[in-house]
Amino acid sequence: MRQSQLFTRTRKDAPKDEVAKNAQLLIRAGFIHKEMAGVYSFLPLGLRVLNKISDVVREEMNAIGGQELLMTTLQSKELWEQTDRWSDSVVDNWFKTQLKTGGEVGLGFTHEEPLTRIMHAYVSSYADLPRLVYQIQWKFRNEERAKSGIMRGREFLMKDLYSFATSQKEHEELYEKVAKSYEKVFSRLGIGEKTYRTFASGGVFSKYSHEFQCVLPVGEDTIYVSAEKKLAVNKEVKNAEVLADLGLSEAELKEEKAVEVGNIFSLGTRFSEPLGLTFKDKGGEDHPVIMGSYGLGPTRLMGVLVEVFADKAGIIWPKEVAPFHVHLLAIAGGDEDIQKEADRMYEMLQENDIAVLYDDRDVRAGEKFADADLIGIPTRLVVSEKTVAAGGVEMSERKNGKGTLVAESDLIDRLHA
RNA sequence: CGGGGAGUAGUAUACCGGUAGUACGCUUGGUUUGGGACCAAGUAGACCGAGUUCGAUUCUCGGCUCCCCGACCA
Repeated sequence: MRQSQLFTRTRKDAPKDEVAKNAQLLIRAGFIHKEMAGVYSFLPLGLRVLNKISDVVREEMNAIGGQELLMTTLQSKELWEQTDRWSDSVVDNWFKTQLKTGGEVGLGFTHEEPLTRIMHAYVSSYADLPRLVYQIQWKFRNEERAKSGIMRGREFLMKDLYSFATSQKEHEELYEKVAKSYEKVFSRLGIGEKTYRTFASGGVFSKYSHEFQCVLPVGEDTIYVSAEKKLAVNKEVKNAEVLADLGLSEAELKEEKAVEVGNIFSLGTRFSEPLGLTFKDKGGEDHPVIMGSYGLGPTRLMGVLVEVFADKAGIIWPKEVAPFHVHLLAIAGGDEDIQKEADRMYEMLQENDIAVLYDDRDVRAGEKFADADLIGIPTRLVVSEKTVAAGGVEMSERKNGKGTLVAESDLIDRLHA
């Protein structure tokens, strides 16, 4: 894409009402626009990143047999009353509104109930199980206090996957499978080493649930980490009994602040029972389905990636999620021949299926470099008087900034390396 | 929800009970051109309502919105 055509623009100052680094940089670079507290629009660059994150998640969910669907945002009151999760005294972060024809609806903050009802229509035998079903959808939570930019919004994108099994053993196999796939997601996003599978409170059907906590100074949660064992415990559940369960000693734990980037829950029959989701075993006897739920938020992940991968000059996107593969800068200084050479390079890259943001604007070099640093595309190519004279193009990484001259004949190979 | 703070141009800010100033941006012209250039001329602004006052962006009250700390976070 030609940057001269991009409707967004970078800015030097962040709005005064944003304090979180992720929101400041994403707004300055033109990735997001704040609509109200905790509610952000995703602009062209931001949407590209969000879609890339979702793609990584989708690939990993599909790889373990997840089947994608898309459920509704609007939720019916009667369904949620069946599981006793409609009342504001039970779930206090509902957004609710009225139908013109009378009656209330809610905006989904999670989707156990509607999916259980959908599965009810299709699951009737042990032969229909196990299943993994997921969606990537906007969630709404009426948080009393939104904060931390896009890391804790009132409207956010979430991948929520649900497992349906015939037995506890089968459930546990699925649970482990999903946990492993989450580790792959975080590793592909470049935060694998900082992200710990963390023991947290379980609820009625299991002693523990697991959170995936990414160590980050601005995190809301406090966890205790064992780096060697690659395990952590949430402060909420840390006590002598829990440490004994996990074979951890106080001495090997380090306190860290962290952000929850994913969580996985055993649900047992919490939803299948009240909603009547059962299967017949081989003997023709009915049993409630054993369920699990698994959440992971692309919008929050985007914020976390900015918090983790940024320097004074701006964002440094991991390759997997960068809005474009390369940022091509034409440093022409008004010289038409150099501009034409850069145009030609842009066409050549596109013909080779390289996603390229081409800074063809008529502005000075300094502004282009500063904007490129801020936007954070990992690989930069520069076409200038120098590079044209030397018969190549200057290539550098956003991470370290060192530029080297690359011959055009080697360029595509180098970019695919 | 408890406590604290703030609403002035697209953005960041200043001053003031009496014509709202600056910087960035944007427009036009000129000079410049490898790390956010320079000159000139333009463009654009007081959250809403009530009260006090001859006069309110400024003071008072109410509302709305935003931010921070805490609580909360299936």
